[in-house]
Amino acid sequence: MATLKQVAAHAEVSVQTVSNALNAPHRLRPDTLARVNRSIELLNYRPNRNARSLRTSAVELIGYCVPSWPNRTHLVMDQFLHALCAAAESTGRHILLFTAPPGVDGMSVYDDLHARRLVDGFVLSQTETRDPRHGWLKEQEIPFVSFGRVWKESTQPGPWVDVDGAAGSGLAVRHLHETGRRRIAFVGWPKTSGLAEDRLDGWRTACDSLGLPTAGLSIHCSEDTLDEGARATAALLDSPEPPDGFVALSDILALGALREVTRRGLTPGVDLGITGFDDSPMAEVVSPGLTSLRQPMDDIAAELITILTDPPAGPTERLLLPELVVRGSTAPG
Amino acid sequence: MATLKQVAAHAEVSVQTVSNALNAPHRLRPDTLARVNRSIELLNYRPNRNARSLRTSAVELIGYCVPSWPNRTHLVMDQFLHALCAAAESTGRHILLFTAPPGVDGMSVYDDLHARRLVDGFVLSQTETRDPRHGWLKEQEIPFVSFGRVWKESTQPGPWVDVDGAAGSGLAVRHLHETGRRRIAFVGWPKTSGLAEDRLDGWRTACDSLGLPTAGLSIHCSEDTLDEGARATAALLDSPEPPDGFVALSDILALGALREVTRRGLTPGVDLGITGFDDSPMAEVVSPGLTSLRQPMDDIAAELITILTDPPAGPTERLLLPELVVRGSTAPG
DNA sequence: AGACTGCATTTTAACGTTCAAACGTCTGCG
DNA sequence: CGCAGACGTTTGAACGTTAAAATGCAGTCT
Repeated sequence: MATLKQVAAHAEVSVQTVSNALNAPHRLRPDTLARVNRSIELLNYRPNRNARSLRTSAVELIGYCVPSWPNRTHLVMDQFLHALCAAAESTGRHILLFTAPPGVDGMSVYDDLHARRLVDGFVLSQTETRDPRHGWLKEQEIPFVSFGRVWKESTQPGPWVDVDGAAGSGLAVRHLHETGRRRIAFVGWPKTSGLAEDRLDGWRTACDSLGLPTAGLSIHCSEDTLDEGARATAALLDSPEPPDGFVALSDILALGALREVTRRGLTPGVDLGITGFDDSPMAEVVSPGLTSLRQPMDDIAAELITILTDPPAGPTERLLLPELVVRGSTAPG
Repeated sequence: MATLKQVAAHAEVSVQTVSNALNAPHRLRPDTLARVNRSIELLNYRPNRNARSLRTSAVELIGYCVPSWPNRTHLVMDQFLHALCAAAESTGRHILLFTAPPGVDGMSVYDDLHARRLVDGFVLSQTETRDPRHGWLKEQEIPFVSFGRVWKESTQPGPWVDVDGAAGSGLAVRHLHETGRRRIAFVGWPKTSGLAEDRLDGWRTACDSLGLPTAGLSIHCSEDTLDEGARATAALLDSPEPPDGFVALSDILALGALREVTRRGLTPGVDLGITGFDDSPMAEVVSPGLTSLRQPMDDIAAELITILTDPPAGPTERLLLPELVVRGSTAPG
């Protein structure tokens, strides 16, 4: 394994000159640069990252805690991680995974990773209401950025990137409206999570602005399962004025709705329209395909990495728009 | 940020003694050790990993390439990554993520990460038939271990851990048999992949040993979708002697089977039994729940890390048994 | 008493890199 | 001709750690 020293000897220059050839090539005379580069190539030299990090005290590694608790994000976690990796790599960085207990208990792990110089900073996800991590990291002056707002908190401690759930619901409502639906229901969770409330608000706002009814068209599911989605859908279909469009808060609930609708002999995409959220892998493999709101993972990841590694002067709160992926479940009726 | 030097000064010993207190405590007199430890605690000292790695030329980081191509493993990737992280951490190591083009094109990325000392070795997954990575890494003498056998290759280049798909099919068949099923079908893919062939063989072997029929009870799906699973199931149900048990090669195909069965007014778990593979998150949220073969992720991860970091003298090929997670889709009929 | 042994600790040097300062050479200008 | 400044390159030191060798000291054996 070649070192700077060996390259320097080969190119007949000093060690520092080789270092400059890599980190500040403009400082070298063109002919020297060419000669050094030839030697680098010839010896197949690769800078030792540990030595570099020791000297500069920057490891170019970003910590990400792999979630251990069942959660909606899991279904698209591979997409997220891939995007995050790619974004990090485009700046010469990499992602370091670790596990930590949720909440305050996990903070010692974050602290340790940073203190031992395994990472420069963190990308947080699985943000919870009143998440304690943000305040703690800010206090320790450890760089971080959060995927997901901290809901129910008056002051926003630290930068975040999130997807505009309200706008997503709006997209779904308008799409259903354009495909001829006139009574559009919302199948959600209780308002306990900011996420649920956000998406519910978006549905109501969009319906209002289109002059569509909302009364009696919103229903809560107690858990994120097909059964619950089906139960809620059944209840709505059994009402005196049943809806012909369903905006479900998750793909799972939407699949439940699809099942119930099909069970009743109705055809999704013909008799009524159904949309989900997050465009999980399931949306593609069911039939008819489920129209769903895709999170713009590449943009999210790029923003996260940018904010973390090269913080812009302006505001560091980014709300990105989801993208409606249209499939058979919302064919024009 | 405290350094060894500062701790040494505080404890009134040499720098090396503090280093020994951490890496070889048996070398210190108990009272010295206690004194040093007190100083470490007091100054909240954490060893700088970069300096350590520079000196020892071991980074305690393991590279894992996050798959970019749609694949069955994606649905359980979060489980896998969590287990892998936890296993790595139990040996003081961590997982570094990266992206690379598939096949030979990606090898330069592996090479680079290793040459620049960002990782000590690699865990491979998404192993493909005649995967070029194994041979290449072995040639470069870069440590690695593969999750998944290299199929269709006479010599096994390098250590691997895999799940015994044939045994899994066997478990499913025997379970269906115990719950009263007597004609058990296999819903699979074409024999192009080793994985598909393995699971198919297991089904056939188990049926044979139980004296169950197999003729006309195996069917291939062209892709991994609900529609294909449903189509295959329909074809089987329409045969003169329809099966009363279905071993599907994937959860997706099994869900398709569930759908078709339900559509015909039959009740899964009552009129017939259905099993899937991999115990993806979907298996739990459908109704009835899908009986599926869970991959023992914790064991897999532990084996991978052990083989990679502390290679046992004996054979380094581990075939682990999947676990049958029984749910409503195979209630006794 | 002298030599040897074993243990606890310190000293020296090195891992491979980059920063800051110093150096030598060339150029332009009064 | 002498000097300032710019440019390209080198020197010296440091980042924080650990391996290996050296040191000092107490106890044991002959």
